[in-house]
Amino acid sequence: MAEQRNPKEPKSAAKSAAKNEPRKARLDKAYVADTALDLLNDVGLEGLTLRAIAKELNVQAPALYWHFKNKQALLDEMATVMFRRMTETGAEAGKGAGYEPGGSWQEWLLLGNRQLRATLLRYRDGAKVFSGSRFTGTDHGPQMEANLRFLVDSGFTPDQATWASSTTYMYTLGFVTEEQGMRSEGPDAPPPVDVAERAELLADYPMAAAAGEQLFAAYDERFEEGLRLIVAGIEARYGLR
Amino acid sequence: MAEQRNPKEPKSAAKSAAKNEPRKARLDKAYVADTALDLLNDVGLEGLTLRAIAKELNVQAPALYWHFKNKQALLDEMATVMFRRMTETGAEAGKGAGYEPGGSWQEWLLLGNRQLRATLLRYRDGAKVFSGSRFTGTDHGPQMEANLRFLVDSGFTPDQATWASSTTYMYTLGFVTEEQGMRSEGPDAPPPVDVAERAELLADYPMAAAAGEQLFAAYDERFEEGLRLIVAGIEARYGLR
DNA sequence: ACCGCCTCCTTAACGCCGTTAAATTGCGAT
DNA sequence: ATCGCAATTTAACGGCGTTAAGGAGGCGGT
Repeated sequence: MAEQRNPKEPKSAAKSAAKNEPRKARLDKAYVADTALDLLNDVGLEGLTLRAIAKELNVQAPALYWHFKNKQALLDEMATVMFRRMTETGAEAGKGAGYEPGGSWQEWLLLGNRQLRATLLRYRDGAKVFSGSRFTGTDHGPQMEANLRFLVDSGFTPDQATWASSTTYMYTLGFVTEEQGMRSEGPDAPPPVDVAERAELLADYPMAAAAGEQLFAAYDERFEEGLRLIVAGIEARYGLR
Repeated sequence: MAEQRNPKEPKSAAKSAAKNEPRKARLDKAYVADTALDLLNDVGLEGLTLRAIAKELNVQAPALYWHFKNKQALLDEMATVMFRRMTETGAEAGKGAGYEPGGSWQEWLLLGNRQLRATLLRYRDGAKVFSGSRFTGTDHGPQMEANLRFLVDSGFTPDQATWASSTTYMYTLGFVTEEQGMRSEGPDAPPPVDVAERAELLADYPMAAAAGEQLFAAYDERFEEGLRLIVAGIEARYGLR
């Protein structure tokens, strides 16, 4: 796990503002980002205010400004933690769902992007947080290098490796952004699309109406199909198998 | 163009808050959304406040609540106008960059997604506005129906048509979102990525460093390549030519 | 000619947001 | 014991989306 930071009295109760725990543990970037990510799942991005985060930490809002120059910097750190967690869950457990360069480049791309999606889905509005941030450091360096390295070793030119990675990445990011936008939970958030009602509304456009089933349910299947399309395209266009 | 609304004294001076024009023309949804879209290009999504929009219309902010139940509804209307404009520019001028079902399904998909990207790029944060909104009406019905119809007529099954459209759509949306996030202008917005500086920072990861050129410049080329990859994948996987 | 109604906008205000400045705490080294 | 500085609190500011209440203006019925 990201950071241990406090041997006794771990953050534990992540949910429901820590009322009865007059925590006096000092803050640090990692701990704040971690708590904010937990809170994100409860309240969503639009409920993720500095005051709410601070309350979760038993602290006043301006205290956060000692550790981050502004809210965006905190969001960037959250994205970095997400990224680190993604690569970690890939490497852990020896093999698992993993990322060891055993398989083909096709499997590599499939696994990598499935894992990206799974990571983004672990957090409410995860894709928005992730894609709204920039990596300022070199945290993503190793992973990116390993990715490109593997593809080049499989026969890609460097440009082809970049294109292949970028295309799948953009697709996955776009897909999950839309997916989470449609599935947004919580009060005040718009209700999930009623497929039947939508079909009735679009009665004059029968194919569009019929597509609703695929578009507003069956997210897993549709994501998978799109990913396979792109991988098939890389095979075909770059002449690799 | 979208709506004429006021024969004499058109909105004309879209830029720079309408100081000398004590407009008394009544508002309506289309006019408000139109003005908001113009303003968007000046101030970006985060500067697009109801007060700013109202000022542009020589009106007080709460007046907007007569026409929209909340800000999101206004953003939805803006997205609808963007969408309408996209399909219009495709159809206008007889042929042009057009959308007439003359070519192959490959060209159809390429043209459609290039046009989507071009539309999103016409507005600052266009992709965010677009993908953050939902079409509640049936405005997108005709276009979507035409899309699916054309693909099915080209030999796709309905599911395949949906998958092909969805995949390219998600890719394009993800791509432009990222593109606009990186290129965001205006004061306070983060500076564009300095490719050289980034390469230096990632000196330990040579392939990642080298990819910078492709990733943070050459957007057109990279978008095009990704689109072609997906189209090639559709050909290969669905056995269509 | 008047009245009442409905449409559309204004004025005023509320609570919450991100952020800043200035005081205050409390720990570690001297 | 004291100082110094890192870390936090208190107080406040301007701006945000939004709501409530009221007022202006036109229009139809009588």
